Amino acid sequence: MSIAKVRGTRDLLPDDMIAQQRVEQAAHDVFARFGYGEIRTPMFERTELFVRGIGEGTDIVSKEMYTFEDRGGRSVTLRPEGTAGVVRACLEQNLFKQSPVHKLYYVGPMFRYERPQAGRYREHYQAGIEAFGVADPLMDAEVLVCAYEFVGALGIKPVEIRLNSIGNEERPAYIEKLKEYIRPRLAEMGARDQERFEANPLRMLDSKDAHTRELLEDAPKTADHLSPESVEHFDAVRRLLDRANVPYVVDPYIVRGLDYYTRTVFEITTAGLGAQDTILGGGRYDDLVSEVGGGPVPGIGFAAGLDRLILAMREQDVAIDERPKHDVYVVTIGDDTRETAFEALTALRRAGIRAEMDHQGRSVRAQMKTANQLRVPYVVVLGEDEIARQEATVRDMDDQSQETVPLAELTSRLSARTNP
RNA sequence: GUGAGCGUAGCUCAGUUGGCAGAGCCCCUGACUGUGGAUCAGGUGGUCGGGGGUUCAAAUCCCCUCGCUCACCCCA
Repeated sequence: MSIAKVRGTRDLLPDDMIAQQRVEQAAHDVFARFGYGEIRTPMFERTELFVRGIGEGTDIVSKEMYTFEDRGGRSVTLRPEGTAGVVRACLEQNLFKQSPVHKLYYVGPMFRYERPQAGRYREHYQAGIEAFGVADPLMDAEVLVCAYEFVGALGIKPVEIRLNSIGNEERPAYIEKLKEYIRPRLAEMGARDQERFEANPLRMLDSKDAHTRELLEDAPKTADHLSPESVEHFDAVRRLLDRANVPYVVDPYIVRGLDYYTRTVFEITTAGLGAQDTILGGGRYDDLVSEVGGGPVPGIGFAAGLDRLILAMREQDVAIDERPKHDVYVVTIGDDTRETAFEALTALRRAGIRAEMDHQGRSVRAQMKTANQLRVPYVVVLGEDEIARQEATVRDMDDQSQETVPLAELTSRLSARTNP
């Protein structure tokens, strides 16, 4: 082994890219259908953007950022998530001055410095949408429906939307109530949850510690401590989801790990992925734009992990493109035939036919074997006999029939067959 | 950052108390002067993750190190 790839990164080979492209295509199709336009922002930004946008106290910022100093001494960070960069771009390009309403989506790699594990990599791919400028619950519902349709388009079936509201201005008061409830029980909890009590008590609600969960079963729920406005907002989102026929469950323990969320938060989980069963997550972030220096522009969005979507598709045996890579394989017999074959091959390709030939001068048998493995429907045989008569033999690999066609007509005859 | 498991051919893996480094798949050639899926024969391919130690002898035992995997934390 010479030089190995960096830990937590992967090479996606052509076979891997079939599934990858399928998911990316679904993202482009579904998001465009919902009225979103693609945006591409840099893969790294000034570190400050993420610190201010995501929140200093979050795990992402405090221990999971891939941060470097560039040659000019500036601290830059490989983007750990998509939203902060999109917000920065909107502000820098003055998009909100034209109109606060913008619907954008992105597909691309994200980076987090953490130990790799099934469905979790230091470089991973996400697709997500962001809707700015609309505080109305209609937009929450639209984003949720879009998420549901996206996952559905991939054929992932046991899907559960878990929905919650964590409020906004009323949240500090709620957190105080939660801490009051927890404080007398704190001694019984594990060291990890005790640490979280100070750092981020909300996150104790989705602790994986069974005993902690038991202790918190009767803890005050976010949903019971919302302002009347937040309650109405949440109710409206649910009514709209019902109208759209999108199933969901209200899960009071969904709190999300990023500081910028307000009111609506949600996750989509699926079965069979072990510890990494969250395939999509998102929420409303009405204060984020002002946090990073913009005006009071509300927003809501989600991000889905492509790697986990693909894991889920594989786990559930979703069929992923059985189409052969080639339409025609050109077999040559004799060294003197290869240049003529190359000419024919080029003509086929120019006519839009996905054609291939052997490049190594292998035996006829080996060439036929390759054609068979490639599952090409047609083989064109060019031997000395054919070329002497200015003809080609076209073999149908399914029924083993062969016919002779004039070389000049080869392309048109095969076009008719391969593009019906 | 913490814990556990695992590193042998391109891939999946055997390798017994330390004693010639193997199989299957893949690939190439042939049996079949110009025709695939089956069968058979032959062939290519290895710093046994790396370094050090013990030993006449190490893939095997000991130490160190690197990497991978899974889990914890957290998250997509």
